[in-house]
Amino acid sequence: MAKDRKIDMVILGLLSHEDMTGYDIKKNIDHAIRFFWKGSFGSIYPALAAMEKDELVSHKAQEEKSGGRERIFYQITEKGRKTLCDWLEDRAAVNDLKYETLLKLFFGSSVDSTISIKNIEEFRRGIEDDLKLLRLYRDNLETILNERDHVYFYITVLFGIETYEGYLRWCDKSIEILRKM
Amino acid sequence: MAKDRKIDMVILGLLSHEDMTGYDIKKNIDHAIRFFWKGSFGSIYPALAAMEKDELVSHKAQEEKSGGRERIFYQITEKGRKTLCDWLEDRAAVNDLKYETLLKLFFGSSVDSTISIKNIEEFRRGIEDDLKLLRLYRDNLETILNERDHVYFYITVLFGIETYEGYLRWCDKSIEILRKM
DNA sequence: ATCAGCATGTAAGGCGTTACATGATTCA
DNA sequence: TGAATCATGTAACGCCTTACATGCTGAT
Repeated sequence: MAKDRKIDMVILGLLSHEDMTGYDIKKNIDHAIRFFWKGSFGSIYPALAAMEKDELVSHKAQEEKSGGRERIFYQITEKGRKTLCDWLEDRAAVNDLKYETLLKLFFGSSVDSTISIKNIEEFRRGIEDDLKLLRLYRDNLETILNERDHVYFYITVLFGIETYEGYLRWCDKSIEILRKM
Repeated sequence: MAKDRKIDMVILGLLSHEDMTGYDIKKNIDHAIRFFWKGSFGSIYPALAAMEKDELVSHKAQEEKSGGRERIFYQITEKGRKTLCDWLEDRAAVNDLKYETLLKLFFGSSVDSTISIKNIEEFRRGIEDDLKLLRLYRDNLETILNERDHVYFYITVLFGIETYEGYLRWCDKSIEILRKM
């Protein structure tokens, strides 16, 4: 029955908080959601069109001449809210992880160990940058945690911090092991 | 130029250790690699055929009548080895993570917090099972670590243990936060 | 004048999953 | 006899990315 396109759920979830445009949706994904899900314009705009046909969202073309190009604000419908809740209540969840870094490491015996060390160091740099950002989010969120809505964002940030700190510990440990070879 | 199909690299990596069949490749992926990459028969067999045409692998149909159906053993070619090494030496690596669990949690404010708690508990159960397995792998590997080849497997197992332990800490912490709401 | 950012959308094509088709052997 | 496992492969289909097309506004 229901198609399994998760980008639909991302969109419905964001629209459940407030009306926004496809462009806003992309910005939101890139801001907080990117740590555990991704989405491009090429998937967002077609999804919005398909969901409008299915009456999960609707739009009223904004005609405020305040400048810039036309902005199409989408809003979630009752049917859309129902679809979102059904998905949230369904216990099944697929976590699909693809670490090319780990894949390269697994086959590292085909090349010199210095190559693998460099690959881990590259991975480490990206993690360090994101971790700084996540800690900033956490500190800000802790000042406004009384607002119920922020708790869910807060928890996902804690997830990022916990896993990223684990990544860093592993990077140091594994580089040390490879250096001793 | 080179297509970016990572399943090719998984296959080349496995064949760089020993000749094997498509079926064996699948078993290997499901055993150790599944923690950071996946692959189905529907991608493995076509990939083998395409790579044979590109002369990255070759096969000699086994005609031992020892029973069972025909088994086609593939072996990596010199060109295949070169392709594998080029990929390993290329510093770029894409880690694409899709946590549906986190996505549901992020939008948890649309439903009762007991739903989110149940979703986290479900996630926790899967992690616990895999963690037991990973610790078993680690203990076994530590007895044969002198063999160079095992170090790379060992390090990826340590990665799994480090991140999975982080997941468990986070599960407990976040359930506690949600219970207090 | 030009570039970056805002904003919407389409087209081509790659990648991968699921389900199906086929068939042998082993074990209860 | 029937189920499970071994074993290879195809077909349909879905999802997503990249690149492209278009055009406005504001800052340098």
